[in-house]
Amino acid sequence: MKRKNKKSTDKHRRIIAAAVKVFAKNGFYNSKVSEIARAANVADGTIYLYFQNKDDILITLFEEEMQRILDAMRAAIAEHDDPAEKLKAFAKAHLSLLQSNAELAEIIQVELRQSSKFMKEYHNEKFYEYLNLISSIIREGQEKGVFRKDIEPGIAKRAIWGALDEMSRYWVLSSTRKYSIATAADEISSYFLRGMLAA
Amino acid sequence: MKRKNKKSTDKHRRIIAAAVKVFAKNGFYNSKVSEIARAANVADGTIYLYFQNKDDILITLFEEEMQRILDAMRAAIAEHDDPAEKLKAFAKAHLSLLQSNAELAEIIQVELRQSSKFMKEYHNEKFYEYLNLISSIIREGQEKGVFRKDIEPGIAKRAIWGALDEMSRYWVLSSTRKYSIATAADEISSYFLRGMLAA
DNA sequence: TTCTGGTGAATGACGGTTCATTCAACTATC
DNA sequence: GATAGTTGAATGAACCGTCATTCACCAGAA
Repeated sequence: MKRKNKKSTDKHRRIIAAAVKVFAKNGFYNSKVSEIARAANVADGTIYLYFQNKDDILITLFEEEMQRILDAMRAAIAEHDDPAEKLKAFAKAHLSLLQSNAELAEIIQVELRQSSKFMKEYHNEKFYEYLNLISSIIREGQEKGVFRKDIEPGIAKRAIWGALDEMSRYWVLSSTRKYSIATAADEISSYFLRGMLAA
Repeated sequence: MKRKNKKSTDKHRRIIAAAVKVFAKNGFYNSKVSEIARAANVADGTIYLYFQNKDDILITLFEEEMQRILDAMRAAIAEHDDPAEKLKAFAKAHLSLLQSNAELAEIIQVELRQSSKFMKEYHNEKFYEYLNLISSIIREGQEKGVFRKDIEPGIAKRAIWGALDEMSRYWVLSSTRKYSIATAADEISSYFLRGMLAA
């Protein structure tokens, strides 16, 4: 027996996909639910069969898409043993993942900030998991004696994330790309690695 | 004869100050013009004597406040000769400026992102000037032989800005501060400096 | 016939903006 | 100095367009 509610799942997916597009184009507050509906080929009301309200669309979108990114990232890291290599892989994967999900990247860039302010009740777990991927690489490196012990992982994770995030912002927003993804990833990871490697 | 029309200038200032508070608390889209008016002790309509519309309040706010930050930053850098010291000073000044202007920091954090998307016509000059302070320090360091020649200032400036920006975001949003401003500034500038110093 | 998922026009709240009106400060006239 | 006339900054109630959300209705499946 095939799942008959597959139809449902399909609409759910279509709505999310449409929302990614629309939110990326206009931002959350300038996006109309009716526009999402149109983009998803669905009636306005149908959206409310799958989501509680406009906010819920955004939150679900985060939840689901971040999970995908998170999985991909974990896989990319797992290919290496050396913490330094892991960090390089992280940088490269981060930038190329966001490059191939440019619309999602825009949303993360902009709305992630908002979400921590306006949706105070919504603690973006997935984002913290992502951030903590970095600090666990650093800790591992410290244990293995590869990274300096005096690095504060809690600070370094934010610095690294911030650097990468800013770089991808530049990518997303600017039309003229002076540097390739690979170049940028290498540069950035080399700053940090040289700064963190044990003497 | 005292300027009686000084009142006007005063209102402009009061409205901007109120807007900083209100936008920081609610974000741009969740802020009501009437709330700004109330906070500024001014009638709703008065705001439209000084600003074209709600957007204009935000843009003017950026323009004026960023100029202040920019001036302060230039002064902080000018105290040093050594590019490495300049970079440290930049990091420290950045974090402490934003710490003492927490509300402004929140707005920059969140709305700066938006502004580059929704106010496409508005090219945030001041922000680029700020960013370019970093790259000129780096170039100067390269010329003086202090920094590695193979550093790409265009990438490095974004990485450094991103790292600092993320750090200040953490400050602004989190209630529990595990690290002091000074610690964070030192850590971050040390990563980059070690990564950039000529061998 | 009943039940389900789907529809999209209708609704109503919300909030940015307007504008008719007020009034304090200033000027001209006596 | 007192009075009348003028100005324009300031006011805030009301207007009006814009959506998020609802719900009466529909079509197809069982």
